[in-house]
Amino acid sequence: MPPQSFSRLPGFRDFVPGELALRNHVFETWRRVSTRYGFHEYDGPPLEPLGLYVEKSGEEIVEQLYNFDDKGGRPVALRPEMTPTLARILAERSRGMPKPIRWFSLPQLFRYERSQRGRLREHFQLNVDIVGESGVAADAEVLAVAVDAVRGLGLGEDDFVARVNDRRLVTRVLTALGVAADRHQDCLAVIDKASRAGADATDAKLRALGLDEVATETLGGLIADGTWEHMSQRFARAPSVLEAMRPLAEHRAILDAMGLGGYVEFDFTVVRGLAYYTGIVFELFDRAGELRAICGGGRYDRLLELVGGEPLPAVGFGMGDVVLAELLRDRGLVPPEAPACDCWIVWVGDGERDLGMSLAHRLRASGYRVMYSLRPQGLGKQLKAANRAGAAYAVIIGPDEAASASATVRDLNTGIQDTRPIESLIESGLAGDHGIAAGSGTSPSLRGGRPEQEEA
RNA sequence: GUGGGCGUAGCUCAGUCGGUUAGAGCGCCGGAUUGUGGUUCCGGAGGUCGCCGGUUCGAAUCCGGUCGCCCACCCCA
Repeated sequence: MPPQSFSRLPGFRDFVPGELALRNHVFETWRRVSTRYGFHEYDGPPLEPLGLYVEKSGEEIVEQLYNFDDKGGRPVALRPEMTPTLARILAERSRGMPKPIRWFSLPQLFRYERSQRGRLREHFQLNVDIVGESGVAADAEVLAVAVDAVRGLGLGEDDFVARVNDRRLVTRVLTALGVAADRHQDCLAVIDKASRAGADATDAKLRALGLDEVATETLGGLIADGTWEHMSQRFARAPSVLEAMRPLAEHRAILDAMGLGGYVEFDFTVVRGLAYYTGIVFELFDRAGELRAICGGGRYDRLLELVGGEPLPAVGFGMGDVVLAELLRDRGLVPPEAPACDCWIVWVGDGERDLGMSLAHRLRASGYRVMYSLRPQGLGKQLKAANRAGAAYAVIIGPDEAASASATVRDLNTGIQDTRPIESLIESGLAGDHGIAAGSGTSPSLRGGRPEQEEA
């Protein structure tokens, strides 16, 4: 035992190769999908002025932040979300940029709170935003990215769903029910928590906010059955509410046209906790309802103005890696770990070692991932190691091969082997002209890559 | 920050009423095998029973504290 042992900080993760492979798999999918929609990747500092968050969310958020004073006495915080950073960056430089701005980022985010399933003190998040476009097509576009980012990992309609709502619609409903405007924010908070709090507690909270019997009952009904049909029927004679349903209808029509309608459901209880949302909001959930939200986002048309930028409408989302990884594990969608080796060099005696080193280096130079035993071992041992490393080929050099400047290439999947001149190995590759374990024509460096899971 | 559950080998776990030297499977290392891998067989290493304290002749086991993990709350980015 060392005199002192250091453990991980609570809520933080180590990424050993197997786990980093999953993280990279998720990142690669996120990047592939985001760039497919024409988004540009950006990043910002992981440390920001504390005020950037306090300004927008109030003093109580400090309790949830990793914050401290730096050596210059500046109050700072590890970023808990990316949107304020994006707003800050764009406030400085959006004026000269062509609109709409399509940016995405994969920041590591931090919060100081007790960790639980799907919620750590550190996580990575895909952030995708469109800034400078107020039309509902931008809302649909962003949601499509979110859906495809999850689909790209192999999850389908049976696995997850996007629940969509519109804050303006909820506001209209509240107004139609006679709820005073200064109570709207509080009502949103109650609706947000309704599914966890239960019907009775929710009713009690609404009454406590001064809502009358009809308003409480109506909201309770919408919370219990927050479907589009229910809304339409209940407010059939309230033109202001019907009008407020139009953007969502168009939003839905666009996603239907994309073929993503099966992933989208209206849900009156999705309002999002953050104060800065102003329009359509959404969350992605696993269908089984076992996990917390995979993703959340919506429209925030005032935020850039609030941090001193030009007044630009914006819509975006954040999708965390933790819940998503849980879901992938549950559904058996974690790709098997790819071998790190294409070819294992085997030599029989000390006399062939230098030839082996030379060949190893030349094969590496041409893009193969090459390994060999770092200490003298018997032939059987070396092949065992080659097999364990997942190598596709073993290249064997013994006195016979050395004498003729050749090597024996053994296909470790089939056991077929063939002795060929070393120069020919370098020139035409290990598969050679014989089609041993016939490659698909990809370059050696791509061999052994993880199987892609392409959506249809 | 609050409440509850759980901490035994790298992993998953067993361990009787408090009783001798704490076990299994998997994994790891070595050997069977000095020109041919995967299977098999044999052997080995690895534990302060999370940590600290208490009760006891004796603690993995009982009690208290503490740390960590999990679950719920709070909060939700």
